Order: sequence, then C-alpha cells, then structure tokens
Amino acid sequence: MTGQQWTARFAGLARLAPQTQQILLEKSAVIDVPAGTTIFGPGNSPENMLFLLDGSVRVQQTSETGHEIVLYRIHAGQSCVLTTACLLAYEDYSAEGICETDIQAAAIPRAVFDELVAQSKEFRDFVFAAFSKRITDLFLMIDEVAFQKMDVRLADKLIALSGGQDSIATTHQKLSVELGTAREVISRQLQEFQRRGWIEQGRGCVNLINRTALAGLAGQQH
Amino acid sequence: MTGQQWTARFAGLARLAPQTQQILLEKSAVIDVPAGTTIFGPGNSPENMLFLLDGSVRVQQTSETGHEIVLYRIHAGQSCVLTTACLLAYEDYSAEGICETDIQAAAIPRAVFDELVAQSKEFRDFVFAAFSKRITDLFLMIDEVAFQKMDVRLADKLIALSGGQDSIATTHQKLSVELGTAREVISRQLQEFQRRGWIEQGRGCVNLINRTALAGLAGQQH
DNA sequence: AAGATTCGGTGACATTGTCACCAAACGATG
DNA sequence: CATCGTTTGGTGACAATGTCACCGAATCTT
Repeated sequence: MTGQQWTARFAGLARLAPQTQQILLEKSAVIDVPAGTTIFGPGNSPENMLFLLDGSVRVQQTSETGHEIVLYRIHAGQSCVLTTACLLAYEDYSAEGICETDIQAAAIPRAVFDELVAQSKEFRDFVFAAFSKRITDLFLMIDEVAFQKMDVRLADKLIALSGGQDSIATTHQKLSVELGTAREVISRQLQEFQRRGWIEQGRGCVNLINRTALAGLAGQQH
Repeated sequence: MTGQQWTARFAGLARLAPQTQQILLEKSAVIDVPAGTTIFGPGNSPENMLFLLDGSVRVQQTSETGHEIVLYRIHAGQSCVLTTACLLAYEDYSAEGICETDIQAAAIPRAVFDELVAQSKEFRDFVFAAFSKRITDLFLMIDEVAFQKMDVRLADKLIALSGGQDSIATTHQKLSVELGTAREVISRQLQEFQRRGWIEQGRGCVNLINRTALAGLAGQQH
C-alpha cells in the first residue's frame, strides 16, 4: 500500500472535489505505526489530525479510581474525532488511543484541516457527520452502561469482538475493561455461558459454540 | 431583552468579526419558548440550529427499557450541539431537549450556519470547541456512571442543582432520572444524608444543611 | 529447574437495582 | 367540606453486580 490516492479509497472522501483531494494528498504525510503504540493520551497530544487508512485504534479511559473502560474504536476510513476535538479546542485529552494493530494513517496538519473545512462543503459534512456519529454513539454507550444487564452486554461484546470468527483471543481481564466491569464478573458470566453450552473457554481464548443463542440474548432489550 | 446585538453578550461570539456578527443578527430569528416545551426529540427535528440566549434546556434520553437519564444541560451562551450534529448528519435524534425554564434562543438556519463555518475561522473554533467540550464531558459522564459510587454522585448532583441556594425543589423521582438510577436508591441515600444531618427533606424539596460535608463526599474520588 | 507473572476460580460480603407493596400529602371535583 | 385519584415517599425481600482476599494452575523468564 503506497498511500498514493488514498482519498479515493474511502466513501467519505472520494466525493470531495478533485482539488480538495489534491490538497489532502499533497499536504498530509502517510505514516506507519506499530501495534501497541499509544498514539495519543494525557500529556501526548499529536500535532496532526489522523485519518486512519488501515488498522484500528482502541480509545479507552482510566478513571481516577484506576478503573478502565473502552470507549470506542477507530477503523480504517474514520478520523480520530477526539484528536480533532483536542486539536481545535486546546484541551487535554481525557482518554488515550492505542493501536490494536499495525496502522497506517494520514497525518493532516491542523492548518490544512482548517483550510479544508473552510473551502469544502463536502469536507465539512464529512467532519460534522463524524462528530455527530461519535456523540450519538456515546449516548448509546451511556444508556448501555447505565441500564443494560451484564449478561446482555457481554454477549453483545463477544459477538462484536468475534468479527465473524468463532474464536476470540482475549482474557477475562481484557473483557472486563471492554465493559468497564470487574474481572470476576466476567469470569462468572462466561462460566454461565459455558454451562449453557454457548461457549467453550481456554486460557486466553473464548470459542463461540452457539452464536445464535448469544445473539438472541444480545438482542433482547430487557 | 430585545435580542438586538445578542452576539455581543457572549464571549464565544463577541470575538467574531463585525460582518460575521452582522450575518448572524440579520439571518437568524430570535424566538421565545415557554418552559416545559420539548424543542427537539425523536420525530421532531428542528429546522434550525439553536443558540440559547436565555434559560436552560435539559437533554435526556429514554432507553428501550423505559429508564431515563439526564445527559447534560444547555445554558445561555451555548449552542445545542446535538441539534447541530443532527442538522448536519441527517440522523434521527436519540435524545430529547426539554426547556427547563422559559427560554429565548436565536434560530440559525442550516445554510447560514454552514456559510459562517466556511467564512469565519473564529466561528469554526467556536463550533469545534463546543463539540469537543461535549464529547469530553460525555467521557466524564461515562466514567461516572460506570465507576462512581451512588452516594458520591448524589452529593455531587445536589451541590450542582442547588446553584448556591440551600433549598432544591425536586422529587426523589426527578433525582433518580438525573443519575439514571431508581427512585428507591435515591430515597435510601437521602435518608442516610438526613441521618447524618447533612440535609433535611420536605415533600418535593431538599434543604442542604451541611454543604461542606456534601462537597467533601462529592470531592472524594474513591 | 526455579522463580515470577499471568490467568482464572472461589467465597464472603457490600452496594445497587428490582419488585411489590403501603401510607401520607396533595389536588381536583362535586 | 368530603371524596377520589394522583403524586410522593417509605419499606422489606430479593437479585444482580462490585469488591476484597484469597487460591492454584499455566505460562514465561532466566
């Protein structure tokens, strides 16, 4: 992947005017970052707005009590809205972004971003749509954290993390961070799922045996 | 309050170029809405972006299980970011905005908003700062809902709702919606605060007796 | 092979959420 | 004023979840 013409690969950017795409291509740098890197976090504000070309970034937060929770993920074709937000508002991050895979991203300088927002209605719509989606997703997350039962949330998360595969490489500890709960809660719930024959467990992995049953629980609303 | 020159009254807008302020003043309509009105919600998307000149709007969400939770409030000088978001992203609202007081607002048509974002760097900064603040506040709320103890959250909320006064006109039910919990939980916790001599209760009101003690609990982080 | 670390299991208990009631206060109405 | 319905808040039992203090087994390091 050379990075040339990357604007054409994503629906949100391909509809930009040719000269707008040209500015993006000319004035941004394509960078590669290895998995595990913290690309932004407290005391580490990037100079540029990142547009993710390949890979995924996990955004999570650590509370003052030491509890962690995953807020969302950024995938290829998405911009890091929090980066954008903090670039523009001069605020400290309250969250950190960790590369879950090796990633490739376009680094767009602040001034270029501002110029594009001013010049291109399509780019404005892209940016505001990203903000909007992020906020409404956070609304849904608040609803889930506040009101959804843990078994439903865990079933939901297992389906989401499986990505169509039947085996998930993760630990109880990592799952507890995904949902903002305690490791013991995950252990008990997975035992219950196993007792029902919906999953099988190994050290560091969970195998989905009955995806339909899990999806049924996840789909329930109360 | 005539509404003339309202742009000058708010720090975020007063620094706009005079011609930008002129566009805002000329192309937006100042409207008055009585307390209790739902200014936006599912199936009720406003045509305009609202900029609040006076009063406050409570934004809350009802889950599919019927549980309610207050997400945030919009006060004078703030724009309704969710309105903005949905104007620009064509999405359905997942939340509703209810006037807590009689309000006065400037209704800015979508096209005018877009024009201002394109023309004025100061306006862009204002809008993105509002989005950024909203998102980081939602991060804090997720952290609080997921990890903070209920007594701390309630003490915090009582201080916030008091607005410096020593008497709060509210019900246990309303407080439970503020925190996304059950009425019984609020009742028990308020009884405990009363037992400690921190508050006194009347039907439909809570009187703060020992604000310092409440603030101390609210300030604790674990 | 030995020691350290990670991973997961377990029981006891505290906190919070849910449910099914109840009674008192309040408001509307005749 | 008397009555009725609604709102508000109190209560106990129980379920779900969070917290704490452990433990042993698997894995990794050296």
